[in-house]
Amino acid sequence: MFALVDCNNFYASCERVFNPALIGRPVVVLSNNDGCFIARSEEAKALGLPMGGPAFKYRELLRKHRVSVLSANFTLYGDMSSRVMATLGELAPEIEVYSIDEAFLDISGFTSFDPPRYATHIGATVRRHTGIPVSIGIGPTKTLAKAANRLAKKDPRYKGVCMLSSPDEIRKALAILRVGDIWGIGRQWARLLEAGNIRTALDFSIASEPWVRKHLHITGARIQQELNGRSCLPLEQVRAPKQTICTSRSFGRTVTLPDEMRQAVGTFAGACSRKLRKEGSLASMVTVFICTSPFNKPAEKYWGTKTVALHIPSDDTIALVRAAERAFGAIWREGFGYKKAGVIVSGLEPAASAAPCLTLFDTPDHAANKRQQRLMEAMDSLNCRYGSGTIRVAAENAEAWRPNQTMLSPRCTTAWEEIITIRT
DNA sequence: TCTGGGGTCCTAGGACCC
DNA sequence: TCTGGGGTCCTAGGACCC
Repeated sequence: MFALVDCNNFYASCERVFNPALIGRPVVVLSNNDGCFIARSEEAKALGLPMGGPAFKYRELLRKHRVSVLSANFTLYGDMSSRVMATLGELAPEIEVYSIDEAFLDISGFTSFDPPRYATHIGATVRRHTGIPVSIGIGPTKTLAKAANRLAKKDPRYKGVCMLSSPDEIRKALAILRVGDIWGIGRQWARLLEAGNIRTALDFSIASEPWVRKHLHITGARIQQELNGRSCLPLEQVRAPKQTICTSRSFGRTVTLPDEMRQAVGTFAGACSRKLRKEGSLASMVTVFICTSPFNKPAEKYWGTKTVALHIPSDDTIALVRAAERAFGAIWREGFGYKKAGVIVSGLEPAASAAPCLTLFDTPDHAANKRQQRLMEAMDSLNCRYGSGTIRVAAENAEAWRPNQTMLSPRCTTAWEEIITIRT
């Protein structure tokens, strides 16, 4: 049996832990640049504020109902997430951290416990340790645990814990769920299935297997198997190393000057190199993209992208910034108003594989490489101790394009100097 | 006026090898 | 006029997740 523990309205709940005045009131958290809703309290959902809705279109509604509107504080949410996961790790031996606010637990071995009772205990413990409310779904496959979780969230009679185990319980639950509510069935596939008169999760579970295999491929076939109680998706306790790492941002204002764009690209390349070092990986390719707003008129739209290879796989800030600048030079076009840019590093390999990959014409300078590595270590430890951005390369500069964050809450769990700003 | 960021997997097709 | 069989690697595009 699997249990899926999912934090309720996670970002909104994090904000409430440190600002109790938000409890019982509508709260929304905005995406970077204060663009869209990415979390809503129950009260905000009840007002009809949709997930992903652009905030500016709902300004009047937000004002009228005195909704608390907050900029995303990912530092806070990331730290709260690790506290929730640490608590779960103490309560179940096998855990897969699936996302910032969700974890699967393998509870197959818990034969002497009553699963729903133990789940209630897990929920209460997480609440006591972190202040975050959770819902828990239990089922014989991950997909059914997800479905159970959805019911636990939607129907208050479950009191936050729902278990689907007998074939009869499963059938009744699947009859309630719409096909688009199934984990792994997105908008496109839901539309395709509904056109074929497959409307509920139950319809999908008994649909023709060859038809599902043909139109939804192996991915859809697995989902169908899982709904029928045959587990295809194992618990993944060890996260596989990342294959790509991306840093991108929308800008707080339109950027037109090449130097300002170059600084944005340099900053993102620097962020990617830090992520690489944290991951313990080296990149062999660097991709830069720059673009105008997708909502511009067609004549004012531009989307430029360029990938360059590195001579030697690297996690070095200076090497990556140089490569990114080279790519940027190839795609910059004068005369557009840019709204977003990003850097993607790929062709990743473990840094620990030691034997550095040499190119035919390079003479490796081991002493210089060693110095460079120590420079990065020194930068990382200074930024770790005195706060990120304490030391950076000159190409990293956020002055011109810095995203808007007009309603940012304090980083209560990670920055001493921000604790005092808590209001009640 | 204002619309997020970071990932994965799968398939199809093309270029290439012997 | 007719033109094999068995592979790999890479990329683009489309779907999905949070």
